[in-house]
Amino acid sequence: MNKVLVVAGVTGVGKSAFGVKLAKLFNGEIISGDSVAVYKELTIGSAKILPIEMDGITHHGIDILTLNDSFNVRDFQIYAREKIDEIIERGKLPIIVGGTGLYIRALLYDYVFQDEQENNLDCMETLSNDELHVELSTVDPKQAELIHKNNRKRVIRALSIAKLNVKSKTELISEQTHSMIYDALILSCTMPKESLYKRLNLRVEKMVEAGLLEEVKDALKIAGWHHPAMAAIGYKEFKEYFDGEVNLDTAVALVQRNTRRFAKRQITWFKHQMPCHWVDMSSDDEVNQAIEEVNVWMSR
RNA sequence: AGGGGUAUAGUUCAAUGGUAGAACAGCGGUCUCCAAAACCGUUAAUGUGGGUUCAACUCCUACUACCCCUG
Repeated sequence: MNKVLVVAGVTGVGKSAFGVKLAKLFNGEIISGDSVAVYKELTIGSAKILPIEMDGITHHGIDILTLNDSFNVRDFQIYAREKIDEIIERGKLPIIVGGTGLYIRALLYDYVFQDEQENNLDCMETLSNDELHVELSTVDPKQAELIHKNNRKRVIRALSIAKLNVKSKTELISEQTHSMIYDALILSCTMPKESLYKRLNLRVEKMVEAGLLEEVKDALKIAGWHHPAMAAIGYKEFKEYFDGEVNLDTAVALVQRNTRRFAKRQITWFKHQMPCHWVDMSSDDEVNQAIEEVNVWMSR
């Protein structure tokens, strides 16, 4: 199996810089595992790595499209697997750096996505949550049991898989091995909660100073609030501000709160969804220990 | 200083004298193509001391704190 190094974990603890460091030490190239950094126009709010910070290391998956396009897990899976092959071809180590848990999991495991027909399920818009859920329990009872009826998005998704495609979600999943298709070493970067939250709050203030509001305005001209990426933290919170419904301080506080919640969800994800080696980025010892682990894994 | 008002969860508000509830925040969790999305679960309170009553967040009283008015 091909070796893939993964630097995952919480936002704002220094994954990007750590990734560059590891790329230098182990002759690697980086593939971003981030659902927002793919967009050229979203830089400040996405805390995207800057060209200077890349320090000569090749990065993939950053600025690869504009807000005229959209991107999803399946696109990422295809893109990243292709890049992994290319990097290995060059005799280098692929390093995934990012915090979008689902993207990384779908890449490493044998998730299968079907070619889907057009999602012409507008009729679903008119049905209530209960009605949709009942409908799902007739076409895919297992998923109906797993998905809460209020989770309209997922209910509709499971419904459309079952109705528009050959296989239902349950069938698709049951055919998978649920094991990784790469020899992956997954480092999950974190930090004690108190210092993490302090860092995140500060980072948001710096984003605003760096011109986040201008970035949101410019992005809006291209995308509008309906674009999925505009629902990202650091963007969506300014809608009410621009509409004059809240003041700037409130909007900024909301970004900070949502960032903290996001960090918590990331920790939960990596704790339960993938076998990770946790690295406290505020501890030099742990960082060095992680590098040593990579060393051992590389020579295995 | 005098007069009036208020005091319930971290916050904003509920509760005929009869099981103290909600929203938001917080905390925990779910996750197979919008995932920085979407969703689920949950901790937590009657300012203090007396009194009336079978029973007090609720009525009486003193104190404390805050707000308003007068000087």
